Amino acid sequence: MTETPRKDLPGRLLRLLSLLQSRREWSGAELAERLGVTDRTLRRDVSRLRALDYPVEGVTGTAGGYRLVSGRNLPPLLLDDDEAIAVALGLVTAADGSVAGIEDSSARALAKLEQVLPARLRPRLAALSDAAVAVRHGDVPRVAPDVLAVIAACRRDRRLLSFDYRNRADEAGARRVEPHHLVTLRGRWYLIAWDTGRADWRTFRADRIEHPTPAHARFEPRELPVPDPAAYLTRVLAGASYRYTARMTVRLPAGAVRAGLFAAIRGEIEDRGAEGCAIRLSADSAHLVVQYIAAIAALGAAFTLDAPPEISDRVRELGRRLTRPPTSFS
Amino acid sequence: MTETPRKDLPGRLLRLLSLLQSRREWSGAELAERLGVTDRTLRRDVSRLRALDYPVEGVTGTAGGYRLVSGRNLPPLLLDDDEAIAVALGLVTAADGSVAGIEDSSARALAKLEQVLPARLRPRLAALSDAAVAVRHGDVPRVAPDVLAVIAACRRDRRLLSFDYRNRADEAGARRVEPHHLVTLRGRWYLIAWDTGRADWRTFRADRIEHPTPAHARFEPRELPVPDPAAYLTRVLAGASYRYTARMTVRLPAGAVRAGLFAAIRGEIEDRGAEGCAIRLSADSAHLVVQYIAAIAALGAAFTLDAPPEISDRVRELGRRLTRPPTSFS
DNA sequence: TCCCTTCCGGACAGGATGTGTCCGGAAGTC
DNA sequence: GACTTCCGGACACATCCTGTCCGGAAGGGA
Repeated sequence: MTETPRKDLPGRLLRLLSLLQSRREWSGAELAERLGVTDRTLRRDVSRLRALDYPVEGVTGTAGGYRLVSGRNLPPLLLDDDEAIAVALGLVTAADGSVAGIEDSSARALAKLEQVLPARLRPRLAALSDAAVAVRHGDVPRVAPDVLAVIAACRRDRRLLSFDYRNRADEAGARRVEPHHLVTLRGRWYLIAWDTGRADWRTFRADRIEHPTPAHARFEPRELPVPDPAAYLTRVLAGASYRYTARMTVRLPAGAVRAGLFAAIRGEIEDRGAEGCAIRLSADSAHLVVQYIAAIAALGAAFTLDAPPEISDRVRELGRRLTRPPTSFS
Repeated sequence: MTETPRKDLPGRLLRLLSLLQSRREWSGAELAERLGVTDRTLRRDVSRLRALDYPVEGVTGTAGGYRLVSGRNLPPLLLDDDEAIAVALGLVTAADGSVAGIEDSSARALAKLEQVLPARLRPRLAALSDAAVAVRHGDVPRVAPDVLAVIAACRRDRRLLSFDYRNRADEAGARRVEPHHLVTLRGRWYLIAWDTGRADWRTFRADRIEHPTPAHARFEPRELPVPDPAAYLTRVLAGASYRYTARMTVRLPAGAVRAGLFAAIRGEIEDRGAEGCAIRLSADSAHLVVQYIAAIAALGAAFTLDAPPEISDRVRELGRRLTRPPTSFS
């Protein structure tokens, strides 16, 4: 009697899943009987489901049994209209290429979430996810999703975080920081953290972080100088001092300068009332600073420039070339 | 080399179902690669699913592939690690201010979604959604979520769509279109549609669309000249002719120009081999075109310019001002 | 407190069955 | 007609699934 006619395991697991969904609570013996297997095999099947992350709860004792705890029969994911739209738009825009290889994951997540949505919302989500597409940033370096996940986990656990960082000069170095926030801006992810080595706040580009590893030591969260991490990041990026720095004053209100330029510049623009505004520009490459200056000057307003010779020489040189370009008028 | 390390079959079948659900059509090779098995095993898996009554359709030939025809009675599929990360990042970045008032909705959706996750992933999602923040685009106009939803619904139902549109010159007009795709690019949403009035393809900024209303009439979807809507949009935006247009040739490879500029310009950059590259610039404001030219010239390479007098006069004027700026050296 | 019921999981033996590597065939597209 | 795709048979091999033991832990009722 030691026949062990092997039944179809995958199908049985699916049947078990559907049984667990269909009723609140089952005893092991019942399930085993329905599936036509021994109780021992049933227990094995249950642990298989658990290994696949299905939350099957077992209660011992005389009133015991199995139940699927967060299946979908209790809460069928009660999103309202706006929330469903947010999910669809969020998962579509997440596939914009800023995080490496996330496109497939978000497509799969969208399809799965659609399943657990109340029937009324399902078509809306489907329509949006069919219709909407994100243009992938071609130029921004991608972040590995794991890097972001590790950083976030570290922050939650208040654990110090070690990683290798390639700075702007492409020099690698080991860092040890207290992660504070992850901020995304125009397709890039930044980590705002307290650098224990420098004893100061630093921002790191997430795509330049390698081998992030949680340390054992813990830390007590500090307060950022500016409470809002997003505001802090924009201020830091604007105010950062790079290799070359220049100052301009322009006879235009600060708002007009911001609105008139074809893209945001790396720099602080400060309103000075009737005089116009003062601008501080900084970049690692002299070419970039000159680009900023040229673009601002192209707005047409009167300006003054205060810059080191490497910059101002290039600006004058650029001026000469623009004055007499090999032009053919059309 | 006849190692046959046996993988986890039930889990693989669930993954296969989730893949089939997430995309319209898959080739056998793709699926096999994702699942980490040979094509033969994939075929076996497909027939296993078919034996379990899942309607997997196979199409032979060079345009062939597998598809799940009507996935209704699917088992409850759980999100895996990458999908949970995608959800968190997607909903965080959705709050970047491009869609009006979506911040609260995505936060609430995130909180509710956490409930249906496998317990193992719940902390990860919570950690990421706590840690991550999006900088809100201050400058881009916001779209009302309803506008996007109505457009998507229209597209799904193949209904004509009427709306009022304010064009670049701020002139309002009624349009009647066949919606084809919604594309997001750097915080803006665009509608690609066939304009029945103009009898041609048009792209519309979603934030300038008002009173979108589905018409009663239906339409048969057309094929976009470029199959990929995202590629089509970037091409249209780059190639669009605005009020002022200028042409430059620069003695630099196209890639060097793109990488050297501090931001993407509105224009087509075409590689010309040894000569460098040809650039076509276009904008509604002469100031903008001059900005582009100045920024490109600031790269330092030799260039020629071909532009209407309004532009070239301004360029020379800019050149003069840059040559003798009221500079004080530091 | 004891007893009973339930879930839990280790050990073991034997064989069914999932796997990769072959292969030829049919269907559809260029 | 050449090519690409899906389809499925045959085979060898080892993996792993199965039923049958078994002892243990947890909970409820007398």
